Amino acid sequence: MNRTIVHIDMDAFYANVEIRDNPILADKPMAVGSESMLSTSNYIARRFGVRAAMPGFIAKELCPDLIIVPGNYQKYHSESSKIMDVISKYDPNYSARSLDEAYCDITEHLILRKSLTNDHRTYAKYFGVDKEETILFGLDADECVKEIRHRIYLATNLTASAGIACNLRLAKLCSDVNKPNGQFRLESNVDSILKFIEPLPIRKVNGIGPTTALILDCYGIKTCKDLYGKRDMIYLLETQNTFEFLMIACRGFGSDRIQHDTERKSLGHETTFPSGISNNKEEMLKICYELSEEVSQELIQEGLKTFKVNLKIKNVDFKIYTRTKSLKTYTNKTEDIYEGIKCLFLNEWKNSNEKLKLRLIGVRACDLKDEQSLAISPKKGSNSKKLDDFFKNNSASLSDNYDENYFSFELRENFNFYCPHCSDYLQGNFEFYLQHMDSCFNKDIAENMIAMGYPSDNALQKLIRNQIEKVSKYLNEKHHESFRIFNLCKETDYDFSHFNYMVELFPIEDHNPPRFLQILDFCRSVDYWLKTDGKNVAIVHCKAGKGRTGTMISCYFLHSARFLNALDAMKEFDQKRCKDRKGVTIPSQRRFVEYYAYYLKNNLNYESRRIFLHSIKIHIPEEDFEFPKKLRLEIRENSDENILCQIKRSRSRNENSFNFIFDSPLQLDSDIRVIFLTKKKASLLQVWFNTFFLYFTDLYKELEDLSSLGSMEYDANSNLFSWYLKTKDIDMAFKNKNIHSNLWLMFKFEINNPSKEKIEPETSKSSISKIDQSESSDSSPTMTCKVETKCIHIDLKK
DNA sequence: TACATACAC
DNA sequence: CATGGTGTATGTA
Repeated sequence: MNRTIVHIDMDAFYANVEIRDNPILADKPMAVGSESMLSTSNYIARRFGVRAAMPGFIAKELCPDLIIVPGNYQKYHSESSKIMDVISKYDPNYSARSLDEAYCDITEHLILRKSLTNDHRTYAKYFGVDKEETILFGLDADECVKEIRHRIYLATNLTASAGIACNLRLAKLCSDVNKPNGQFRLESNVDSILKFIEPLPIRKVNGIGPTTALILDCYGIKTCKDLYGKRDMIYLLETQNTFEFLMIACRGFGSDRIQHDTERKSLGHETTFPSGISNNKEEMLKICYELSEEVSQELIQEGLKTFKVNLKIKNVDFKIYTRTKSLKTYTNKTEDIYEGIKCLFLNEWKNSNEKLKLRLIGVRACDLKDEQSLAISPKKGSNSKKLDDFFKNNSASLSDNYDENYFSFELRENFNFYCPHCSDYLQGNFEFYLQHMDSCFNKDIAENMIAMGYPSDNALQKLIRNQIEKVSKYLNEKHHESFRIFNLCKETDYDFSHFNYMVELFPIEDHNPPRFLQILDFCRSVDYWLKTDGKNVAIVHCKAGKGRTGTMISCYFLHSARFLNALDAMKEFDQKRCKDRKGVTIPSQRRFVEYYAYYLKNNLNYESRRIFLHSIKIHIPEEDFEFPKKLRLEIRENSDENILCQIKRSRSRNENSFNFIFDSPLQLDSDIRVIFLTKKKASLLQVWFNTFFLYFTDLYKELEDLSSLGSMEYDANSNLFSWYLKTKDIDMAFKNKNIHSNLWLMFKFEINNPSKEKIEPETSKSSISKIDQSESSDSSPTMTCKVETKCIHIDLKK
């Protein structure tokens, strides 16, 4: 902290050069650039919101009087060298970061300065008027930097701002404080530095751009203080590298040694062209050639050769791709470069079915070697540069100011954050944060079981859902190799490699129950996984981690005998996962959990059982005037592709029911989906059931609870069963405020084949299945449902 | 290594 | 009408 680093930054450089040379512009909003892109604006234009990197035509919308002056880059270069010339007087080792920005270290100069006579610190007061009036600068850092800025003014008639601090990062931040034409010095002590940096918006920090700022904002981090306060979370969420950078940056650490520009690593040219030729192959190859030529010329000029070429293309929709190809030899010839580029381009052209529509092409030479070192050792090139770099890097150590105590994780402070998983706003210490992560990922939801939201691979979704890399990092760190993902989504697009391919699929459509066999497979697979090793953890997810996940986890609660009753299991899930929110709400999903509870309780053996559906009746309460007059019925079996029937019905004004009667009874087996659609093809009502469970009359007890099983009646005379469902038991209806709560559905069916003799309905007491003790341990990951599925019911508790 | 993304100016 | 060009660093497969 004992060096004096200065960051010099010219004020609105290009714009002010133009104003200087054409003073008419001085009091008008103006910018340098073109209709399509501006590089700088003056301070008047900035008041209208006109900024660098803004297209000129948009800037004109903000500020109709804006004057756009084309850039004169040669002039800027020559002005820049005058500026750098001044700076070099104070530090010959200064470093220019662009035409208008430079760092210098005046530590040595300040010592020397003490012995300078007044004469050496006296300069003409005004530009272009030789010493008529003079100005004397003092000995300290502030005076010295005023002198530098003044000498820049004398050399160019332009103003500069400056920042003075103990390292480069802080100096840069300081130069922004009193801009334009001002300077700011930050005291070199921890208190001042922290006081200065803590309230700064993170976006000000060099290296934090729009993307990082947006992500941090999602975590509730706006200032450097916030960032430091939430370092524990950042540590878990970001890579080591990013974490270290952010911590160093937000505490104001930085290198206090000015590094020389290292040799350049690549060299390229690119161009944006009119959309008219965007899909003309010959035109684009011509552009490739011209760019190759430019690159070649610059390589020759710089005395460099390249071994790799890189083609960059930007689609008309702004998507950018790059492709790289190694050449046969180190070269600087246009033809060699073009050969590689042409090959890359034609490949892309072919892959796109000749439908590429481009707005930009770029050619870049990577892996550069200078000709001299190639002459000495053609294969590898000289390694003396590597040694040079080695010494350079080690003399410019970043760790001079590094204080490890700053990054130790003692649980001393409280902090608050938005959980990246559930978006809840939380306050507490690090311990609390970890607890929350665990409970949010719901380690407690069951023994070794976590319910989570969909891990998103997609850039847009990432901001609201789980970010896949972060989930992956969390799981890998927290559970090493002992986790396995059980994915219940039918709509899956993420890359399983994030989770070492430990992903098992049970595809269930959103807002629908699983097929019954999927429940059996799921429970068996999870059980096997958890019992293989006590450390193992099962991660279950669908989209939001509620409906489908809740259904399956509730089933597993029953399977592992944690609960014996479906409602208790679902309630437990609701409480653990969703707190006051609702977990498994869809009636068909709840019904299938009930099925499974009954199945386990009675040691049933799942098998194919047919029913013969005679009719379905919808009763509409008289008060419900809005209910549609026309409906279409669709019945699907097992998978959605398999449509068993489609019937249309309408009712007259005074009829308060639809009666769908089948000419001959409809044979149904296993998982059945019944949907009623309106004229506009919108699904209005839906019910899922499993025929196997229509055989057990004692399952339907007309509970007043939320089981959604409905009630069952049997008429011995007709040998017909009537299954009644109320609004609350019907998917889509249960939370639809437009559907009256007194609506009901009645299914009339037979369980024996009408051509054969009668079969008495079963109850669990007459159940025939027994526990199959010989169940094999074969539970290899599979996404198919086995036809023969048996269930063993094993108590998880030791 | 190859590629994409982020960043600075 | 219409949104740049050049170069570096980093993360990930």
